[in-house]
This record gives sequence, C-alpha cells and structure tokens, in this order.
Amino acid sequence: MRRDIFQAIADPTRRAIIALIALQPMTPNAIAENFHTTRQAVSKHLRMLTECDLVKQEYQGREIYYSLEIEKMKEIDQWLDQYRKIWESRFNQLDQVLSTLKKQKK
Amino acid sequence: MRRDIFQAIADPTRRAIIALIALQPMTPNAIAENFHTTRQAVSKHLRMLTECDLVKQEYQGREIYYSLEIEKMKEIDQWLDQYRKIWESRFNQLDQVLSTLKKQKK
DNA sequence: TATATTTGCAACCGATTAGTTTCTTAATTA
DNA sequence: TAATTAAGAAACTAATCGGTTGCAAATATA
Repeated sequence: MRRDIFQAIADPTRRAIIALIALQPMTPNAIAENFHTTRQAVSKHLRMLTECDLVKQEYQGREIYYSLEIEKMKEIDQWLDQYRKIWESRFNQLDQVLSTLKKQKK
Repeated sequence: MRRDIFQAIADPTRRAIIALIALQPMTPNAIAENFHTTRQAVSKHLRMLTECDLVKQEYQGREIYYSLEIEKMKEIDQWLDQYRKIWESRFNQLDQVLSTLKKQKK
C-alpha cells in the first residue's frame, strides 16, 4: 500500500478531516458527525492519516482524540519549494521589465 | 472522474513528470524516455495533468511540447497557507517562551 | 506517392480505493 | 453486574487507477 502524504491529501474527505482536527483534537465520532459517511469510513481515513504520521492519537479512557501533526505538513511545503523558486524568479523578471519601462518613461 | 490538483500530484510518476517539464518544455516521447513505462502511460498522465490545468501544450508540427503551468502550483501553496499560519504561530509561541527565559536569566 | 514518425484514443486487466455492514473489544454507567 | 457507548477490524462491493496492447490520424521524409 502506498502511504505517503501526497496520497493522504488526495482525498477531499481526508483534507476536510485535516482541516477539522487542525483546530482542536477530536474523537472519531465527533469527526464523523461532520460528514455524510459512517464512523467506520472516517476511522479508515484516520488510520491512513495516522500511518503516514499526519495525525497523532491521544487515548483518554475509551475515547481517542485525534489531532494534526503540523510538522508533517511542512513536507508539502518543502516539496513546493522547488516550484516556489520558479514562480518567484518569474515574478522578479516581470519586476525588472516593469522598472525598466518606468526608467524609459523618465 | 475526480480531477483536481491534489489528485494530480498524488502519483509519484506524475510528480516526476512535473519536475521534468518544470525545467523545459518536452514532448511525450522525450518524457517517456525517463521512465520505465510506455509512452501511452505517460500520455495518460499528461492528459490528466492538462485536464486540471497543471500543464499546457504547445503544438509544433506533429510534436507537442508540454510545459508546467506554474501558476496552478500556487493553489497548493494557498491551501497550505492555513496550516502555515498554525506552524508559524507555534514557532512564535516557542520564540516567546525562549525570550522570556532569557529575560529571567538576566 | 509510399513510408516512417509522433501522438492520442479505446479497450482491456489487475490492484487499489472509499465506502458499506457486521462483529469484537474495552471502558463507562445505571 | 448488566447495559450502553466508543472505537477498531474484517469481509465485501462498486468504482477508479495505472498500466498494457492495438489502432487511427496527422505530419514529416524518402
């Protein structure tokens, strides 16, 4: 089974779960109330998110609180970095063109 | 068929294609040479990437040059923004704790 | 004009996915 | 202690995915 962060965020329900538990830790039941699926389906998503370290569990009696492992999200940011460099350099090129045009006007 | 940018970057081959054509426009044949799959499989990936506007085509005779639509990559960056806020605020909180400790030492 | 090259599309195949229902385990509460 | 509640695991299903082979269309070249 492929189990990386890019696979994890590919599913819209999982992205919604991530957004929910980013705000505060939640139990599977509480999370499932926000979706039109069964608790078991949410549980499977949580399992996958846990397996790729995007989410951590905290046991409290028979309840389990899930919360976002924000550090893991940085991996996406790091991957994006190579492309950020590209769009920033393009922006700078545009900036140069604009300032050259400005100088010519003067 | 689901066809959004998060689905598009979920596959490792597609991420590799994106990285390749970010550097310079390439034809499907040239791209396929870099992978252990058929040209047709690459073609299917390119079709999907094109359908969600991550890639643009430029026709040149019977050849088609594919290149990255860097603007589209910003969408991931924008989605990440909500989480970037979280990890930056946590960092600031840590920063505050550290500076408080420093003051107490003095 | 005949042949070769570049490409996309359709049909098919096995594996994976996202969901369901059913069941078990463990903790709480009446 | 018995009933209830929270959660995960297993088995199943329909749909999708990533890949293949075979084909057709369009362009380039001999």
